Amino acid sequence: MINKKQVTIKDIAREAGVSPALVSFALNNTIGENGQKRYKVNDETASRILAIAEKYHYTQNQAARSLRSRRSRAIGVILSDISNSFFSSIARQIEDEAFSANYTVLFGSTDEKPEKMERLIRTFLSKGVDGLIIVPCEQCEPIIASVLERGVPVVLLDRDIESLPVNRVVLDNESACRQAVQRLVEGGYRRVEMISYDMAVSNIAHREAGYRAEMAELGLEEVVKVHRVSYGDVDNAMDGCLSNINFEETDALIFATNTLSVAGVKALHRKGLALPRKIGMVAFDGSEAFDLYPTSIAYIQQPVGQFAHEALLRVIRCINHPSEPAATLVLAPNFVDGDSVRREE
Amino acid sequence: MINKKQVTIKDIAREAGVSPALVSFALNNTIGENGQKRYKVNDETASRILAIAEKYHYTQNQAARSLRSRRSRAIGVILSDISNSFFSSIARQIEDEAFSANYTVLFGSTDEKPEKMERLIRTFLSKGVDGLIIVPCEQCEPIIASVLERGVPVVLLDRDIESLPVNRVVLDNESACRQAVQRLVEGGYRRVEMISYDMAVSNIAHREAGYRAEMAELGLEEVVKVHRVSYGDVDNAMDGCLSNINFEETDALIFATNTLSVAGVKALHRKGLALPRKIGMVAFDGSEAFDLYPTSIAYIQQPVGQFAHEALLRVIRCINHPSEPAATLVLAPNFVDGDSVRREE
DNA sequence: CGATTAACTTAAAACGTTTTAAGTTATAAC
DNA sequence: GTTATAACTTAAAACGTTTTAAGTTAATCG
Repeated sequence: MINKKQVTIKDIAREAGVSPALVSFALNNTIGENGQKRYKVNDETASRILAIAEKYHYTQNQAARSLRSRRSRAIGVILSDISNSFFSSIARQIEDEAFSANYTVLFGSTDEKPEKMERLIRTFLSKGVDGLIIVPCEQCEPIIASVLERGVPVVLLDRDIESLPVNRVVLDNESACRQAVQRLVEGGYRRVEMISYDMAVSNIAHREAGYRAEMAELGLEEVVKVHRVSYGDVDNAMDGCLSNINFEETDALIFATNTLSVAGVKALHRKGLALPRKIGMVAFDGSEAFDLYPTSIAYIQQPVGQFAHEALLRVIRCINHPSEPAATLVLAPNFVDGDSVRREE
Repeated sequence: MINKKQVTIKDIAREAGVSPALVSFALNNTIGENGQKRYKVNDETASRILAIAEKYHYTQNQAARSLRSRRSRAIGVILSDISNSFFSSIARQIEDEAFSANYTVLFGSTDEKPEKMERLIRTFLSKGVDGLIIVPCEQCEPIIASVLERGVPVVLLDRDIESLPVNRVVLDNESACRQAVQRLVEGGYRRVEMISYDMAVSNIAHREAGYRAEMAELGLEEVVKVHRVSYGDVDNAMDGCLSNINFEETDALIFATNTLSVAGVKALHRKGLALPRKIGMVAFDGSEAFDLYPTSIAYIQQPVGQFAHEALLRVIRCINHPSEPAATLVLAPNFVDGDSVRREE
């Protein structure tokens, strides 16, 4: 910022006829944990100081503040892709809650690439973020491990890295997919297959596991099949994937993520496969795209608000109490019913 | 950040047997504008220093750096709502390009509220951002004026405030809506109305103006009608709005924003008004929601990538050359054709 | 060989805050 | 009227960098 001339604490001190320290005290006289004000400043002096600060539109110089106090009141949030609606909703809510808690947020998108993750973390750390909320991608375990070693507060979001002693907020992915299978089978489908990403991250793994487990439980292990498409051009990949499926046999699909779900419905549509008569399905996450589709689509709803809220809460707690042990929070999914799980005939 | 112990320039200097200043020189020895290195440092010494920095995973303390150099290498981006896909796409691209240009980005959402705008600007300035990209909301002219007064580089995005001498990147909204009217009329519709937000911002105003102008040009001024819904719960507002329209007469609608378009199609759907036989329409911006709709929907496509690219380019230019006069860039919209503008009969 | 210059290096101040430890009052208690 | 206590205030150091001006070499030139 190219300020004409910044108003500093010294200027205010001079005008008020007090020392810079006192100005700092007056300005930061918040209520501490003990319910007491942090400093003792004469009320009359304090309000005089505040008035002068107000008059000159004083704004704190955060650089100086964080240099001295070793706190930046900023947190870094590293997601896969902020233009994906699941993540942008989370981002939005983190932004709001962080703002209320007097933090600012730096966002970064990894595109599932560990190199990008590394660069982002490096940048954010050099900016001095007080903590990080991270959606891990493949092969980023060592990167995150080294962050933890430096003692930086970290909360993993959406995906887990089991080997690390770290805070996490994740969905109960297994139960989510178990339920999806149940509903489809109840609805009259039998040969249920899953379409998933070819990506070694925990949530994908657990979704697959849930699918397999429930299929086994229902005695359908012989028709278990997971198709994996690679991350990138989903629409194309989805067409390729579906063309490998024999829809005379396969009668229902579970999609493992929101992007896959939307791409899946589109591709099924292109193939002329009518839901739910020809094929049943369960999506992951809702989408505007479904609202206008003639068949209402059943989906697994993730508690986006809770994700954001809990992750932020935990990272702030971890900033303030670094010694507390890492904890895991598993959120419950909500199954939203729809006609796409009911074979009519 | 609660570092165990940060590695500083001094530590490196000690180990290399040189002064801290020399380490700083070696670390920042970029190529200046004259094509020369900024400092003269013995190559051999320089690489020794770099090696030591590497060895200890040295990361610059940005707080100290920006305190001293009065540059933060951060820019603030203030949007209406980052969870709106139009803005999240822009955000994503700004993020990427900023990262390559060695800047980090702070995002904030105003929800169209001037108070939030003010708080965000205040926070971002105290964080010392080098410049701001802003999507202005209603009544924020004085806020932005005061920012300009302080000499902070600003680029307005998507919406304009004509009275301010400021850089801007906007769409040619008038021509966009003129074209929408043309296409609908060519397609056989006549009583074209517009659904817009009840919001005093430039892009809305220009969209309405374009609609009116083209209707007049085509001799349809007597059926001109603009319906304005208030910002907030769009779905509800849209139902209310549509219920005031007599669809025996009105035969086509132009929606003034992406949220309105999606809500509009949903509401028309709920009312059982079939596109394009019963009613024609043009949307603003595409949406995933349209991809699965039986009728292909014509829409005005905004050059999202250009918006992001140009805004960032301009704010950086303005940071580096504060004295250059403010410039306006008007981007051309692209009309994406669809069946929703063709009355079949 | 002394002088000039170029190449390299450094000391030290500055950036604006926070925070500690040490004051200075004024008030209350004996 | 001490003295102890509380209430308030301040001086000064520290945070980690950048940058200016000054310093030291080493090389070149006449």
